[in-house]
Amino acid sequence: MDKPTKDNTENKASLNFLEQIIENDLKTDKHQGKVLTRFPPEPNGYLHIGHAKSICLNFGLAQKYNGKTNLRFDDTNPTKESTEYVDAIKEDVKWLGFQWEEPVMYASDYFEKLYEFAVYLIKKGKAFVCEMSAEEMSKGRGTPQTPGVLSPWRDRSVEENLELFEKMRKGEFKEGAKVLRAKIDMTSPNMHMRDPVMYRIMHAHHHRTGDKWCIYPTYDWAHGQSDYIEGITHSICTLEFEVHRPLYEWFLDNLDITEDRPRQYEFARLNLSYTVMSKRKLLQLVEENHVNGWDDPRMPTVSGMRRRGYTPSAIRAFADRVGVAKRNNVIELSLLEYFIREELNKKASRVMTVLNPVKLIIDNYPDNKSEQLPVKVNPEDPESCYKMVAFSKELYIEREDFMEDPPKKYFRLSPGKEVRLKYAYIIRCDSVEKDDQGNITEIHCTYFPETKSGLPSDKKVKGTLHWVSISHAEEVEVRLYDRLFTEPQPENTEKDFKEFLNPDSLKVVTGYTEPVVIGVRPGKSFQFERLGYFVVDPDSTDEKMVFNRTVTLRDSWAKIEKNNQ
RNA sequence: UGACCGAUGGUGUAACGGUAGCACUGCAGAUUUUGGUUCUGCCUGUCCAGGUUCGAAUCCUGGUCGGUCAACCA
Repeated sequence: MDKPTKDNTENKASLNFLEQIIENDLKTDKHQGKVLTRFPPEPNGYLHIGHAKSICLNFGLAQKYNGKTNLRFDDTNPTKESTEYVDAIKEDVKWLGFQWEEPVMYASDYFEKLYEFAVYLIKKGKAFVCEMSAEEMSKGRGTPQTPGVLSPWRDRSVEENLELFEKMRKGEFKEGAKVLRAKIDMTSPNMHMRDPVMYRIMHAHHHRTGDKWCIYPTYDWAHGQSDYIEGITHSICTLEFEVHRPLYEWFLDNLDITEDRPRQYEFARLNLSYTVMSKRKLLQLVEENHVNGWDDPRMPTVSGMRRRGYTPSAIRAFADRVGVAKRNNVIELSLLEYFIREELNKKASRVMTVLNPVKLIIDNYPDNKSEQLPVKVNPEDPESCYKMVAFSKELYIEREDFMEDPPKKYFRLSPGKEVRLKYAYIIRCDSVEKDDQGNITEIHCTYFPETKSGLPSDKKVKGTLHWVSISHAEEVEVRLYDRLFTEPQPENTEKDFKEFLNPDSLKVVTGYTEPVVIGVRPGKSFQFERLGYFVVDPDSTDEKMVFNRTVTLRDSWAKIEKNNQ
């Protein structure tokens, strides 16, 4: 942790483009040394790993340059937003480990101010009330290649506009009857400059302002002005807003804001392989029950990843490594997995759990005997304490750890071969018993007492297996999660992304494990030895513990097997 | 077909006119009572064509490819 890395000693040389901008602004004293960023979610869905990148970026930049970050809900569309999402978003940001400037901000806090700003523009002749229908307006706007046409209402007098706008606010018009538009340039090659809508009439109940308003500002109108009101210095958003920037600037210009102007910067959003990132598609997965809710451990949502067993620090390290740039990217899932393995390898207690059991009987071990073997809770942790693991004559091992007719390089158990039972003894397989279908029901072995763990012994074996003592084992439910899609980029093919849903993304099995895990609180992570990292799920009850597989261990044997095929 | 943005190994990201580096992945080996971890080594890259320059990933021109933009969504 403390050892200086190249990055730390030479960080000057590896600033991302936003850090360069900020350092330059600091040098030129552009904002009097101030850095104020903001994270501006719309409360209409849950946060996902892409948002996490943005959160780490905005809060991280502020931390690095002694600044602050606002959490601002962009709540300008009452029909889509709710407090359920507000609460979930706050929880996720906090969980990720970030502290916003109190109080939490809302664009809806600025509705009155925004209204005044709009009046200012109307008075300047820079905005007008338009009565075209949505369709007419859409047609009239033209296309990126062809210019739009002027609204017939564009040249109303200032007085008339003022009066109409006030009546809009008072609720004298039906929804959709009128809008307030900025008067810019219908021939601009930038569609966003073709007299964009600033206010629309919506007779809708807002989750915070209730029924006070029936006109609501659009994103473009609300966002930049909210930035200005809060004193945001660097307004960081994703690439698709690049074409909005001229409009962002136009509003500030025409409001005659010359001091303390915020500036918008755009970066490339995060994409992750084997998943989808659009809110719409994630919502679809939830609504069509392809997953069990927003916090399903297969979802790339922050709440899903939390339930999956990902930790805030692993997500932060990931966001940091992924970098910030302006080019489109797809990050390999293996990078995310790398960071959670790295963290859990150091922190997770080890426990032996058998997920696909086959009975192993040690014929020369006394019938009623059992031993308590001392085992280090985490060999990677020098401070780690010891626990006791029960050993007896009848055990479970994994079916995959035994083969009657093994291929070369198979280090596990097979007839006549010897392996070590981890923390216990070396055993030799003598015979197997099968049922009518030829399935192995029992594996009979001999153990060598002099090879007990900790005793000096010359006997060497290639393989070490995990196991549980049947009479001491506890049954738990284990949910084996895998990637949600079978396709690296499910959104980038001609087919519907749902065709690539992985049918094996969840398998539920019964596991046999050590009693030490029973009663542990949800959210606690373990390494099931030789299998992977697992976390206690909130579905756990006194009767049955539930574990989610966060990620498997790296498995070089699986690779060898695969390559042999 | 218009405007804007972008292009460095398989993936992501540095190098700011002077030795193309880092991480992940992959491969090979060492260590190992987890086929884990750790350690060592290796493979693979500047979209193309011109130009400027002693010198170009970097600057200029043209092309190619990719992305974004035509909600009263954000």
